[in-house]
Amino acid sequence: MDTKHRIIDESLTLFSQKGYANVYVGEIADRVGIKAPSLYKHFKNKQAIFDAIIDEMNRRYEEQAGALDISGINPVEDASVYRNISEDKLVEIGTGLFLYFLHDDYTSRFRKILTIEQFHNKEFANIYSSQYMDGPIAYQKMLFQLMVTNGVFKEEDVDMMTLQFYSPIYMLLTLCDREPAREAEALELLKKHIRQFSKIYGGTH
Amino acid sequence: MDTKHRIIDESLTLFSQKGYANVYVGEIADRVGIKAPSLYKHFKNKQAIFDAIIDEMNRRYEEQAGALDISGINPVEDASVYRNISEDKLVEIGTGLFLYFLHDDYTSRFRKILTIEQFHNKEFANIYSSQYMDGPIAYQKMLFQLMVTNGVFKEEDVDMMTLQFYSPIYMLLTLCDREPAREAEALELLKKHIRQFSKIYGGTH
DNA sequence: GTCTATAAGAAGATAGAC
DNA sequence: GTCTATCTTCTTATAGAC
Repeated sequence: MDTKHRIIDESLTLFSQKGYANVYVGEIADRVGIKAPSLYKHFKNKQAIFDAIIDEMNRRYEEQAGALDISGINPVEDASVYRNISEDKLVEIGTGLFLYFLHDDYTSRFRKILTIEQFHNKEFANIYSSQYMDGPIAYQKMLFQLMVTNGVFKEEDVDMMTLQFYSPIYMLLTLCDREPAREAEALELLKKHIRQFSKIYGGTH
Repeated sequence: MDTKHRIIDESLTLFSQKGYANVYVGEIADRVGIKAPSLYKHFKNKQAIFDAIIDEMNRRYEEQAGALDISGINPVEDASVYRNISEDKLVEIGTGLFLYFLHDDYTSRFRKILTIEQFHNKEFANIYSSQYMDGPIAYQKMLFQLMVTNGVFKEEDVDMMTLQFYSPIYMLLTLCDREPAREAEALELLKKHIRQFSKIYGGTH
């Protein structure tokens, strides 16, 4: 990785831990192993580093089509997969989504920045909502709609199914961001939740 | 309200919007209507203002016994109330908890501070978890345990019932903190969620 | 592209008059 | 208790040598 990308990488880490204002350019330079003035050969100023992080985030987000295909399944193109989906498969999709969000190198650090900056930056608030609420919920809803249509799940209000399926994933994710030591506990709860969910909404075949 | 409390109040507002580091003592002074040096007659330094906010928060938290009796019901002392609890009553308790958390003057601003500072202050991380996850979940679990015992709810895993009941409340709360304009939407979802939950887990009487 | 030296300015805090 | 003036420190950013 070249110096420019090392600067972005270390800045991302520091911003995600302390927030933009609490990180000094000297600290970034230290981590990279250069002196602060050298940073200015790579970026116009501190804000430009931050902007580069956002650009990189947008690039990756588009690249992975909105982080929605984590399971490797596209519900629109491949609806048949869901016709005979098992409880185990649903657990796999749920934990997969959770662990991807939690551990993806770039995603997890950027989510913390979004969390920290959401109240004084409307752009970040919107990105947060779309990336961790509206987006995943729209995706899950599409998926559950198919499953209800195919008889995998009972005929229930799909919006509520979706909310009840996703909310625990979201809550446990924010828990692990805050207290990484509780990941095992969270994962256990998550699996139990999905099995319980499957039991509740599971169809008749 | 005397000047000292006005300083605390305006600081709380500013810290909750921008985070500690982004708020300058001059800005606090402006809001209060004095000059920055006058602040130092009331507080030793900026950190002391922050500490006073935390003290005040702790005082209020203990005063209301952990924000758990929002419904006005103590499940331990008054278990009989839950013997014939209606779906409407459950909606009332859920939305009451939600609206209290969301709108209580001090609570809501302090929660935003916890959100902003959680990743670089372990004390705040612990307060956040205990106040918005472990605490409410322990309370709800106690409540549901009673309701299962009394036959109001079916015999299901109480931990999962609790997780599935509370997670949407939590998620919608963080949504409204970020986007207050979506409160009506969130409240609608919340009510639908509780009725759906009641339908799923409701007992046989 | 990296360094040392340093400018420029912001922000926290103090001194002392009123 | 509040003010103006000022100090100090910290932080960003630039200048110019190598």
